[in-house]
Amino acid sequence: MGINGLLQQLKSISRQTHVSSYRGHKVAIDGYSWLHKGAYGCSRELCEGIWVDGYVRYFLSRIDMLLGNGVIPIVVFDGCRLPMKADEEESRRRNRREALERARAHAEAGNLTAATECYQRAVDIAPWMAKVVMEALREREVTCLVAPYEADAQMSYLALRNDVHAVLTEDSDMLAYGCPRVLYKLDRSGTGEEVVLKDLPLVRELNMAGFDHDMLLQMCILAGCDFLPNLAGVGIKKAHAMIRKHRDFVKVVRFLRFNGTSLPPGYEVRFQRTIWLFRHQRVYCPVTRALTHLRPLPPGGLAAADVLVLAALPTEGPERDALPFLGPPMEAEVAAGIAAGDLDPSTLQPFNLQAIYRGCAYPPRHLRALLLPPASATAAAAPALTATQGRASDGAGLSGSAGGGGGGSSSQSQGPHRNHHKHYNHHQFIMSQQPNNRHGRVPAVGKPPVPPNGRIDRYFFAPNPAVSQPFRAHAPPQRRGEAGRNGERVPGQQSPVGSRHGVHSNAG
DNA sequence: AAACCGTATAAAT
DNA sequence: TATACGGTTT
Ligand SMILES: [Mn+2]
Repeated sequence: MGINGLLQQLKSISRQTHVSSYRGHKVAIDGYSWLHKGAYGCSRELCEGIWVDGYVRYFLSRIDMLLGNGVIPIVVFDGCRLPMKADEEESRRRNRREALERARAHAEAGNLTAATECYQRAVDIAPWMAKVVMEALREREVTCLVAPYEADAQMSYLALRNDVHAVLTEDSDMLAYGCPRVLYKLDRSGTGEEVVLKDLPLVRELNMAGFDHDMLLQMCILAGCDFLPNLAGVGIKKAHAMIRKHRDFVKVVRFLRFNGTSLPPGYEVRFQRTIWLFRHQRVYCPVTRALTHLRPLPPGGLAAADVLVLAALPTEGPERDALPFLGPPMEAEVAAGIAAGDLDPSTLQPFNLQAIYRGCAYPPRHLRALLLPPASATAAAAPALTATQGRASDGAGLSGSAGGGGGGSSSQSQGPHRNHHKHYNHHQFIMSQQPNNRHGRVPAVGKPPVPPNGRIDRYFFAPNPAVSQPFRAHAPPQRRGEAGRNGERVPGQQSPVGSRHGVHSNAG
């Protein structure tokens, strides 16, 4: 959803930009936005639990385009669900469920076009799909990182730290997070629309003169965002006008009440927490290999400064220090395991590679040994495998141990529930691992659908020109020569993120 | 008029 | 996620 109507107001400061202008720079990529696009072409298979690699190929083609232009991609995926986003997630989940039922009904009736449309609405982009892409990217030595919570916040963190020069996404939330440079609407040729936060005062559609970031942020929240829906009748224009006039949301709320507007209960508390979420959400620090905040908390904690609504701050109990609305704290080892792609963020358990790659004829080379069912892997072997759970990520920082292939292989037995991910308990104040028997991929339900064209499938890393064809670098004429020829120049200080052998290098 | 709201639709091959 | 469009409200 992003910020309602924000991007339309930024047309005057968004510039057509080709990725080649980022040559030699690290750029953070919103992984889920490409996963979504890539999933449309194979939504039926994904919904029905059939192995496909179409979305992986799509992703790799985009990556190749960047590499061909000398860009150093850092792919960032979403991690655990945020408590404040639970409502939104729940309604999306319901919508997908209903769409899936309609899709199957249409398929049953032989209306394939209608079925496809519903399948497309029903696709759920699950963590295991990110895992598959990450393993494919590992082969190309492209750095990946899974955020503890929102990729938006994680990418903003990298940008604010100067670990990346720009962020590539479709989500207007980035500006609210304070991300200095964002490239939107990237097309296949590598052209997108760049928005630079510093240019904000130059916006023609709105008078942003005298707006500091706090005002911008409150304007965005007022207009409606993922964590707090807008008030009826308030869009971006009114939000802007009200913040311009009253400067902060407490005064806006006071004005609205005075005007006879009734606000939903708890609105101010939610608003305050949303502000903090955009400013201080928990993110992963690749240097310390632990959780930290997008921006450091004020010395003395949130209570020491910036409190517009006192009731938003828990004053006692475990919540007081945990501040779970920023994303519940988690142990460094867990955060590191998630970041490296070893732990499934929806279960906090290692991915079950066997389940994920079931049906894949040509898995990535570096996984083949792991995936080959050891001839001795009888029932007696199962307990031994689960023993690997504890050490999901080794001491070598972000380099994946890929050690978690364990877990039972009885994926047939889990009944016909789809999308019933029992995510961690949102009422927990601290994230901790709870043993369970979840699997990466949900088995197909009901009768197995017939593969299209009577073909089993194509698999990635099968010999196929579409995969191995190198992308030909392309730069529009006017950008030629702008970027220096030192393609290998990397700005900013040295940092583990983005070092070519950082996150995903095979430790050997 | 301007702004907002709901609905429809694209995205990928 | 985004946009486009038609209709309604202020
Ligand atoms: Mn977002």
